[in-house]
Amino acid sequence: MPTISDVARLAKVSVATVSRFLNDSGYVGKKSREAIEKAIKELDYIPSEVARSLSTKQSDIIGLIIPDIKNPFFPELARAVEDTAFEYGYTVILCNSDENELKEKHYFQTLTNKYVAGIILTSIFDQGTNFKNLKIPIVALDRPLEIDIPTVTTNNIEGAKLATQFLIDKGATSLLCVGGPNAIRSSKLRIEGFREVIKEQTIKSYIIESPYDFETAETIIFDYLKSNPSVDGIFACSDASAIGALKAVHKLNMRVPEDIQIVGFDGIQMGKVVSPSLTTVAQNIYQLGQAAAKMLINQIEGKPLENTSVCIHPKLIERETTRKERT
Amino acid sequence: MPTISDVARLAKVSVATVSRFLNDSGYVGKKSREAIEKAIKELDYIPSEVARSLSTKQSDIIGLIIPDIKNPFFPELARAVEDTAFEYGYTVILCNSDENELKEKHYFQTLTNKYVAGIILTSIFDQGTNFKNLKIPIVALDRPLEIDIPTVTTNNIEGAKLATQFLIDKGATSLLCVGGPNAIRSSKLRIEGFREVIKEQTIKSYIIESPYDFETAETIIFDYLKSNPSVDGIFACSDASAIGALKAVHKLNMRVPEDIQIVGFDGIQMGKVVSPSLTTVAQNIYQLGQAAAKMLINQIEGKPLENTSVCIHPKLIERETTRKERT
DNA sequence: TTGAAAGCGTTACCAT
DNA sequence: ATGGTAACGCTTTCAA
Repeated sequence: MPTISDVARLAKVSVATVSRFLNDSGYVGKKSREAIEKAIKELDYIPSEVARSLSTKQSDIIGLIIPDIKNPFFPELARAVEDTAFEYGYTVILCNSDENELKEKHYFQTLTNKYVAGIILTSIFDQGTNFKNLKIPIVALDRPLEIDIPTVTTNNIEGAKLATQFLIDKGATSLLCVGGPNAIRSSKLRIEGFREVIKEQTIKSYIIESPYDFETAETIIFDYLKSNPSVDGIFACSDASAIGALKAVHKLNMRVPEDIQIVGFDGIQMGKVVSPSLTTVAQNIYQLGQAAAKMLINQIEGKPLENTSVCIHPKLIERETTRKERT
Repeated sequence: MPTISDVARLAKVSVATVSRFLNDSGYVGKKSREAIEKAIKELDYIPSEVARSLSTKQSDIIGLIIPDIKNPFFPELARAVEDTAFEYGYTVILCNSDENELKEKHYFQTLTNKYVAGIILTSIFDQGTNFKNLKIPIVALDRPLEIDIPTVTTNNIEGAKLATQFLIDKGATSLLCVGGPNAIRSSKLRIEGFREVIKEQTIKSYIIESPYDFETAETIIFDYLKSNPSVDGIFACSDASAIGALKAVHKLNMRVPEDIQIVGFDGIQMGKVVSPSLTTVAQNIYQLGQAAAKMLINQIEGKPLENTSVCIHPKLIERETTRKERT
């Protein structure tokens, strides 16, 4: 690996000049410029990011910590973040915390230690106290934290209300809400939305908890439905669990949407491909990722934040797991 | 951010001693040890990985470059890699190349510049000439390269043969093979396997190409099937396209497996959850990831490689998209 | 327009 | 057992 001094030597200039050339900072004469260009080409020189980081304490890398790479929502979100970060000249590095507090902390450490420019975090924690008083820009994505850092989320309560009301409008009379892991704030908010709609109604309702994982959700919902066959409407707090629900219902030989209707939450691509296709409360995934990336980059570049918090409206997409006509 | 000299000063020892303490290298007396421990706690000191890397040119970070984070196969694979890397004390950083040669190169650069310990690469390139003469350990995963670097793959030809033969055994007489993007070597091999079985038979067969993406695959297969309704068996070179195929077939009001049978490739979790559940050639995803991680770590740690190349047998999993009885 | 040299936070060698 | 210090590869200030 050639270093900057190799280049300097070959070009017969000083390292300072090469550095100036590299960073477009300060003067460098025409002759030097050419000599340096030639030397760089000849040596196949690439500046060491590590040395650079050590010197500047900066980098153009953004860390994105996601809680579960297997839940298709997060890959889609990651893509959105990546795409917009890329536009602005940043590179994003992904870390999968596996819904595990320790791992999350570990990755957070690792990233800050590597001088990433900033971190986008879809955290599993309520409080996020780990992220107090850090000198590095950070934004919370999708899952609101309770501390005061810039945040981009979907309006979870609104979305849950949309879903619940829709099921009721379509004639469901006995509702099951499948929440996510209890620790996740967005899941709590979705359940809260469900509750708010329910309490104004006189219909039966149940709430259970399940990880956002196809198979586990399927099992849990299967078991539940088996002993509570009267349920005729399911609001799942993620599309992943909704798809699990779909499978569970199939296995029980019930028909969707005739016997039981299902509404998911997230709006992942998969929901369109499943049969019957999934009615869901879609988050604007692209907009979420984009907003988070922009917000972080603004912080990194010292630009003022217009809003410290963005809350995006979800949208109900009617597909085939709910009935067409009112009842 | 406190530095090692802050610690040294507070503990009234030299930086050298602190460094020795930190790395468990060389002597450090009991008193010093205690003083250092105290100082570290007091200052909340965390060593800078960047400075460390600059000095040692090492790190305990493994870079994993995957081609498409939206294809569930790769998240599952990534998890396997992560889990085993973690066991050995390494942290993995993910980069999504988006099936894009430029991005892949870019990430490769970025990672090596950051002094990662090694790179696992599920590349889109045939030749992989970009990765010649590099001083950093590397292993190719899932997608064999044509250059000579350690590789972990599934036996793609064998798997394709398994699938094709199975369809024929189950009575399919007019087969469609849905290949992946042409540039991907594993896809070529799967198509080759398909061809090999077909040429010994006297049945009709077609081959088309589609990205490994649910929706695009669905569209392409839908269009194809519409103008070629005689097809009664599909071998899709990935589960993602198989699931797309399933949807396409549903839309055409054909029944699976009665009118048309489908076999996928990969063995993603999603295949179980879809209805009807997907018959597929399962790769042993966990074993793949584990083998790749171990191989890389062995290289990193200078241990001899037992084999420079691992090829894992796939296994046909019979589920509901193929018929139960022979015809 | 250019170069010398200090500094970034560690490690590792060499003395002591 | 401990400390001084060069070295890692780069940026940046200051002088020239």
